[in-house]
Amino acid sequence: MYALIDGNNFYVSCERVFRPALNHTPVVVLSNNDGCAISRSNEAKALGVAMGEPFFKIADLQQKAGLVALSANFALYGDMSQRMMTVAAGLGPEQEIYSIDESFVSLAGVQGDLLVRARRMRERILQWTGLPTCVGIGETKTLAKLANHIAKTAERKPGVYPSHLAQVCHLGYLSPQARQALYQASDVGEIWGVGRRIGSRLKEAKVNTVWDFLQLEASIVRQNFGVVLERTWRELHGVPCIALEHAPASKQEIACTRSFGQGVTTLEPLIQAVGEFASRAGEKLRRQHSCASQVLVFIRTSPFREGPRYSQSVVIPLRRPSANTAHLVSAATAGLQLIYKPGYQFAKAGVMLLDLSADDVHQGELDLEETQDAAQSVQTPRLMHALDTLNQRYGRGTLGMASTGLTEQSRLWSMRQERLTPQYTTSWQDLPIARA
DNA sequence: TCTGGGGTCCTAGGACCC
DNA sequence: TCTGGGGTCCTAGGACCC
Repeated sequence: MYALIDGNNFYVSCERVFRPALNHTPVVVLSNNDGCAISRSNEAKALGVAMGEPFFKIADLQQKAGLVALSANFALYGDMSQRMMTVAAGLGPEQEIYSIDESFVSLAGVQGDLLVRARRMRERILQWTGLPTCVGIGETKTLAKLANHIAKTAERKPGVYPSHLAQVCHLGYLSPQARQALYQASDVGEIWGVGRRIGSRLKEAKVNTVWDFLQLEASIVRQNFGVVLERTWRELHGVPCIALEHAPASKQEIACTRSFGQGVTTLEPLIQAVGEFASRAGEKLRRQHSCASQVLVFIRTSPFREGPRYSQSVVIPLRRPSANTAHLVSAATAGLQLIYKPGYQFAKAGVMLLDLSADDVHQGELDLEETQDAAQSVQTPRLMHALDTLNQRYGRGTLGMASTGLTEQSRLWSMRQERLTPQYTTSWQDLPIARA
């Protein structure tokens, strides 16, 4: 048995902890660059704001409907997330942190009434962190996900599901008849693993609900939709196929990409941007104690704008695996020079580190051609460590490699505060804390 | 004017080999 | 009408997740 604990409208809820005046108000939190809405309060959803909707399309709702728009503050959300996860972990012996606002907890061997325990844990999270959550419980992770959807929907849209399932829904406590009714009331697109594409293909085949999907033959699902969806089908039938993953595996690739506030036409600001992205990707790389063997850099024009289109990427192999910012930056900028073409309005760029390996594998692997750099290389890990520590302590961009050129151009991709609803532009650190 | 930023896994098809 | 038959490795692209 698994539980899925999920924060409601997570980023918005985090903001509301520090600004209780925003309760019962339509609120959205915007992505980097204030580009689009990535978290919406129930009131904002009721206004018709879609997930990922561009801000310029909903900006008028600030005047018309009192919508409040906030720039994302990921440092705050990460901190709130940790507190929520710590409390949630108490529900069972093992926890998998699945995303910033969701965790699975294994309930194997847990004694007593699971529903009561889950309700109590939910209350505790609310009390200790101020964050509202919903809990779904089922025999597999996919069923726990579905149960969580039911718990959330029963609370937000009364009438769709029985009201006693709101906030906490335990499928294992329901009769087969009650489960069938729930599955018949659930859209097939709500299944974890069924996205837009597969959802519409299923509907073409008259598979509209979770119940319809369960009636298919496993072999038909496999044949038409592949092994991944067949696994989902089995999970919905109560057969566990997806294990809990504690100790999250280290990343197989690391990316740092940003859209720019305005189009960029010249090479110089792109070099600075790409240098900065490579540095940040390097920090993530060192945090998980890995080295990269290849650096990918890409630039592209906006797919939404008129004008000539251009999108290109290149992979630069490193002479040997490295986690050294200097190596990463010079590979990224060299790659950029290869793919850059004048005459375009670039809207986005990024750096990805590929072919990662554990960094201890390469200790003492200096080859002859590099011996003149040996003294320097020995110093490198300490230098990189100092770099990371300083940047962590004093903020991004405190210290960087000379070639990256700091500060000036970071305006290109930094958040644009002027877009926010004006009375809400104060930093959260300056606000009184409503709940400790 | 203004459209996020990460990730994972699977599959099809091409290149190459014997 | 027929065009050998497999393997393996790599890459691009599609699909999904939050």
